[in-house]
Amino acid sequence: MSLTSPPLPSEEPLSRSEQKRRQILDAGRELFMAQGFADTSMDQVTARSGVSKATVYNHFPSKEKLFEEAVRTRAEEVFAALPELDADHIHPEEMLTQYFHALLQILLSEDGACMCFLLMSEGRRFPDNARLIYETGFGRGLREMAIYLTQLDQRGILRIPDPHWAAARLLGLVMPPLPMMCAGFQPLEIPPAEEVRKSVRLFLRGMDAAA
Amino acid sequence: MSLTSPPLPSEEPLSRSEQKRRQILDAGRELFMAQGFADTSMDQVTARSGVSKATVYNHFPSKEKLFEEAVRTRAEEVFAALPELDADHIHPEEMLTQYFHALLQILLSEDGACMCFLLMSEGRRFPDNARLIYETGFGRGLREMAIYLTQLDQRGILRIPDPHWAAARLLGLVMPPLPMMCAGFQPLEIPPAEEVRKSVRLFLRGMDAAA
DNA sequence: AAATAATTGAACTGAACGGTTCAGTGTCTA
DNA sequence: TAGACACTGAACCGTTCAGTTCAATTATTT
Repeated sequence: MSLTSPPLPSEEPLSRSEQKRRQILDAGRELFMAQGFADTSMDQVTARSGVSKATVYNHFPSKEKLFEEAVRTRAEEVFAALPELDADHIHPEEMLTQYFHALLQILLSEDGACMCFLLMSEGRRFPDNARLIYETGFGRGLREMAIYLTQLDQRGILRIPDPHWAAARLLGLVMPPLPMMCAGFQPLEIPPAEEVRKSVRLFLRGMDAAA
Repeated sequence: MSLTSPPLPSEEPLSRSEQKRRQILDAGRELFMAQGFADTSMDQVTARSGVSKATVYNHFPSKEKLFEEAVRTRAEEVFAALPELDADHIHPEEMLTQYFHALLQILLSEDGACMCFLLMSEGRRFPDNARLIYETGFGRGLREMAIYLTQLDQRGILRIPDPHWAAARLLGLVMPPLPMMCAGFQPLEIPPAEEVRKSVRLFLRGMDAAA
């Protein structure tokens, strides 16, 4: 089996064909993220990728398929930078502050905002894709947060009867208003960690007083 | 000045021309709300309005102008049903529960969800329009809520040092996750008032414990 | 070196769309 | 009844766009 080892990264500098494919994917990513699906033409992708149109269609059967692959892979990259939630060695206030501060940095970064925008605006045209973006971002965040809150409850650190409900509340509480982001406001600035901490403390106090 | 009294509502059954205009506007509303801007063609609007294409363009100079007027008027109608915030005669927990329950009913109704979706998806193409939708909905809600919280603070009912911050937090806390709505999930069901009350109490306790 | 596969550029297809034009028709008013 | 005006319907224009075709060229494999 002395194959040419096709999809291994950090191997020899990529086959020619694979190189072209990457160029197309990159061009598509940039354009789709910046302009959305409808306002991006395949001629633009062609021009930007530095590749002929025929080659584009050699690698991707349709505009939709290119969009799906381009955006999917990017979503994973964007949301990869979330810290681990550790219920054992870090104080909840500190842990949650760090976590959500990191989340806000992602969501309010240029790419993160574009990702949100894409999720919102193309959700009807690409329901599968939108679900996928949602799952790799918000969905995963919500799940991990619920697990974390469950652990806090089990360890007796906090009394949280319904972790999934609490996770959803907490996420909404800390997030900047998404409608604002989409309503073409000036790019929202990332709040300082102390601002995030205020929200986290509001949540912790609210949960604590309920016990 | 014995004019024919053109724009007075609930007057004689509308001039012929005005009638056509309404038909076009209604057709545009339904189609734009259901499909968004890009996926709605003027031929569709023409067909649905039961009017000739030339007449459409007699009343509206362009697709964009039609979209703007159709959506703007609808936004006002949709968000008109929010209750007044009364800091003097109703207990805050009760008042906020009622308010947000009404808000959720609006946002999760078919038209409300479409409105949100439109705000999100066309924000880049129609920044002015998106701002307007935002203002008549979330913006107004946030402002009124901040005023209400300020009153609570002034009357010594609650200690709220930063009402605008608190209003934004509260809104996010109570709202269902907007990304979920846009990610093509099954239509989210309206939570019962008691569910909303739980969120409100979480907020009130969190603010109260901070005093 | 020969054979095979991938790429190119450029022209092309067919369909959809926004918007216009116009001759003819119905409708309201003076 | 006559004229002003809005409406009709259908053809039409120019453009954009996704996707195709193909002969010529370049790279890769054997």
